[in-house]
Amino acid sequence: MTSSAAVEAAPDTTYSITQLANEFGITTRTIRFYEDKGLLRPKRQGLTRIYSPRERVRLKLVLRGKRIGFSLAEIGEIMDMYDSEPGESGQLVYMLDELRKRRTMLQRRQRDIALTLQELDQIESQCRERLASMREAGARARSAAG
Amino acid sequence: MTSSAAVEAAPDTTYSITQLANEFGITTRTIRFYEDKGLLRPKRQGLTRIYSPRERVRLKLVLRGKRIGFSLAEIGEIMDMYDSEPGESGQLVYMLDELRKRRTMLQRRQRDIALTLQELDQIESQCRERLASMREAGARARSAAG
DNA sequence: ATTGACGTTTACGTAAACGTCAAGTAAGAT
DNA sequence: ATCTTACTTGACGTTTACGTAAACGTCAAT
Repeated sequence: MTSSAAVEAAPDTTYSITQLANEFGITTRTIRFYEDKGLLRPKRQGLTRIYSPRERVRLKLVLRGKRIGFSLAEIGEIMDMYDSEPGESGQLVYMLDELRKRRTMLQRRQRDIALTLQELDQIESQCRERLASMREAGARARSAAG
Repeated sequence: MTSSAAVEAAPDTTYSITQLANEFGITTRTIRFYEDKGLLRPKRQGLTRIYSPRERVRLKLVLRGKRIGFSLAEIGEIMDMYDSEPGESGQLVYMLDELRKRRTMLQRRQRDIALTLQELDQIESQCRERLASMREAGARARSAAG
């Protein structure tokens, strides 16, 4: 048991490209594409790509960002923020503003999703009503025939 | 004051394509594109498109669906569910299953967003720490010079 | 020695969601 | 009558995010 919340792999664990592809249900082509876009920087043994736990985490972040609806470019920017060097004060202020924007956007999406979930509930209850009344009608027909 | 929650326009209100485009911050091209994809069906006066409050609501739903990350095709399917005719029982059962899938997906996205918001908070507090320590250092320098 | 699994690069293909002209219509103002 | 403004229909262009195919290297097992 370590002090970290999630199960962390030993820092010297490595993964092949197909291992990661299988684990996350994507293709190796996709992983190479992300590297091309600067989202991943695996080490190499000769030509072969070697992925560390850190790269694996980055890949996970990319996939989560995608599900949320960020573009790969945006995901890159956010990850860059995370491990950027301190930099000058102006840069930090700019980052804070960017963060505020993202947060606002995400909060709006939370609302959007909540609304949509409500509507799905509505549609579902309508479905169930219809089904119930159809079954009721069927039962009446059977009992009349019996 | 009507009995409905949101402010509803009189049912005979109409909108032009540019009105809607301006209201929602999109282009007329986009609106026509959605029509092309079967998401909207405005009436016509000659060639000119006339949008009812109902079409406006559909457009709103499309844009919300997009923010959530649905494809236009998915959005179409969902809206079709909403105003589909009762249909046969098998169709209803299929719909219920589809609804379950969407719900699961949306709940996952809620979690994704929550996680991302937490991480943005982390990045932000790091930013603020750095800024604070930079200002402190600046203050020391000024007081030494004074 | 060959087969198969896994890896590589390069390059062209594609679907989605529009953007961007081009060329024309239709209605009202000057 | 023509000018402006808003609207129309094509049709081709663009970006994003990969898919797909070709052509090749590497290593273990048969």
